[in-house]
Amino acid sequence: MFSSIDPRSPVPLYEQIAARIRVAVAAGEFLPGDTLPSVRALAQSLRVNPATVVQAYRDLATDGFVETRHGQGTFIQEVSGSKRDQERSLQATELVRRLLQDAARRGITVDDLSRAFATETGAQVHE
Amino acid sequence: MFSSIDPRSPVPLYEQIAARIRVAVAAGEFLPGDTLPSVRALAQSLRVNPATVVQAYRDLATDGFVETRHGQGTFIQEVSGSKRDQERSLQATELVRRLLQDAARRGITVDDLSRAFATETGAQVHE
DNA sequence: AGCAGTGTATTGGTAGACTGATACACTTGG
DNA sequence: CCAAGTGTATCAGTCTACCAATACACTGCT
Repeated sequence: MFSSIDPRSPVPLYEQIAARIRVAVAAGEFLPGDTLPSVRALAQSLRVNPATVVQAYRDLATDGFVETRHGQGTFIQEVSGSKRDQERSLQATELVRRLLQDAARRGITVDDLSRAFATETGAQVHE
Repeated sequence: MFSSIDPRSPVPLYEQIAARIRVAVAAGEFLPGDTLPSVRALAQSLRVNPATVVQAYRDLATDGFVETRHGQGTFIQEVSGSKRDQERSLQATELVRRLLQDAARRGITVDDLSRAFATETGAQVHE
């Protein structure tokens, strides 16, 4: 199930793991209340250090995606769809702010970004 | 003129320098053919290592913003407005692609990004 | 209490980005 | 030709993110 981890990718292992779990939850492979594989089990399965899995789980917990209970395990969190939407929206805003800062530093205008965004996503943007 | 360099900023010094020059050119403080301060002169003026200025100049040269001639100096490049626009557009696309990848990794949808982009920039986005 | 399962905390090693120091190579003017 | 200006190349130090290794702490079951 978690076979798609690439140690040579520039993407950190813990991010790959967290992303994989997010997708699995979205796909309904996990339901609220389900327990994720234990830190050690998943680490062994992925041939990765337990601490790396811990970091992935911690990120998910920070997002409220998952709840960890010391000594018990890590559980898929029950959250309302609206709250999850709100969380994603917040993160999206953060990402976009970073984009705007990066762009400004390089002398790229908002218009340039709008056009690029439109072509890359297929969406239409206008003032 | 280049007093706005902050060593404690998380933004690398060479990026700050390059950005400052881009702005200066855009503001018309430099005209095509003008020579930039020498690597050593600017380095001393900013209390920074010459190699740091070199990196800034190299980045600008890679963008075609500037041309460096060994033994002579670094010159503002004469480029047509359209070519410069095209270059900015390319960089914008690259930034947006990175944004989309980052977002995908975190389970953030294009819609989330569109909305965030719209609110952050004031632009209107719709399908 | 003890054991086997779970997550947690601390520490160290590795790799890459950033910056500085130094020596090198090219060009121009006298 | 040479001196003084210019950019260039290479190496070393520092810092940070990432990952691994190890020891620790909590929970539930018997």
